Amino acid sequence: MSDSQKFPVAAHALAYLAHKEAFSPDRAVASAELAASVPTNPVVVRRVTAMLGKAGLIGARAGANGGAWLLKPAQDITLDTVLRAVHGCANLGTAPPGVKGCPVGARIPDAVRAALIAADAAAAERLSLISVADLLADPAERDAVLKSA
Amino acid sequence: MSDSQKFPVAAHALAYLAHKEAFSPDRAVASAELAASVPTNPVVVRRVTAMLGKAGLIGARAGANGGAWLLKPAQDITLDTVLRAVHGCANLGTAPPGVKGCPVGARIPDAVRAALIAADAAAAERLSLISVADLLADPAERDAVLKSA
DNA sequence: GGAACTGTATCGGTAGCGATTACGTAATAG
DNA sequence: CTATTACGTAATCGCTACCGATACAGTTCC
Repeated sequence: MSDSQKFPVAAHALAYLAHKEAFSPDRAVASAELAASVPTNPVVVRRVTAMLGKAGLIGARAGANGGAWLLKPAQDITLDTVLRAVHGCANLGTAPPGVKGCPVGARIPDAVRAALIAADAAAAERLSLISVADLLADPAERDAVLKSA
Repeated sequence: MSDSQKFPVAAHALAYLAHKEAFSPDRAVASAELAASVPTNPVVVRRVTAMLGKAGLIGARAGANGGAWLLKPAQDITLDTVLRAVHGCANLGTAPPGVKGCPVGARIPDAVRAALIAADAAAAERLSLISVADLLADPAERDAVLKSA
């Protein structure tokens, strides 16, 4: 696992869809337009939107006038859902295997692993307080939401 | 930034030092011994312990019978301090630059960036509740500490 | 003086990611 | 019905970052 840009791209794409009020198939936004806004390559966007689609966050349709649209109101999509949709996690490293046989050398890795999981859970919990709609709010209002931890 | 193992190695090393009761220079533990416990290469350990030393968490001495020792009680070293000492962070990606000129395309990246920072802060805050001493406690007691979020 | 150990520089191997190209499928426009 | 648009996926390329290993200078103890 690693330093992936999937989560930032996903968050940006969802916010863009909300800004464009793409709430139904007839208002679908093409991957090329989303890619131009990030900016990145259309294929990178489609890789992400495909995962968001499997998570039930957005719909997508091929063909002319096709593209992606939101399946839920922007304020109902929290960022922890987005993070899980793209299989992201707070990456602080992986606990080492430790030395077999040594009692303490075997217990420390489990404890470190538990700490890493706790940190990841805390990050996800923090993201659950932020919605896609919050990403479009004015900076002042957005910071107010971000600080109400 | 990336998928570094520095933080897990640092946490393991500090826990090992606490277990060995290395609280003064005359009880210093060599990098080779720490490396055998992780397990990893002695140089990898020294790269990490050098950073921990600059952060004031441990002392180190070269020469025969040299090595590293703790400068503070294990229960006074919290894992967020360790994370910062090795320049780690919850790696959820980097906010995209966005498109210049478009007002919304320029504001979304700032909002995404703020969300990433908030998540990182939440992870660090969670780690601040865990000490190196907690890593050595029994699994039952350790989980009790981890759940008292 | 010799042995042990740290801190740092450097090199090779490896893994992961983004960007790009390409292709099959689907859906609309004319 | 055909051309066009657009998604989803696979394959490839170049890049970057990390770990592991070797080497070496400086430091400390016997």
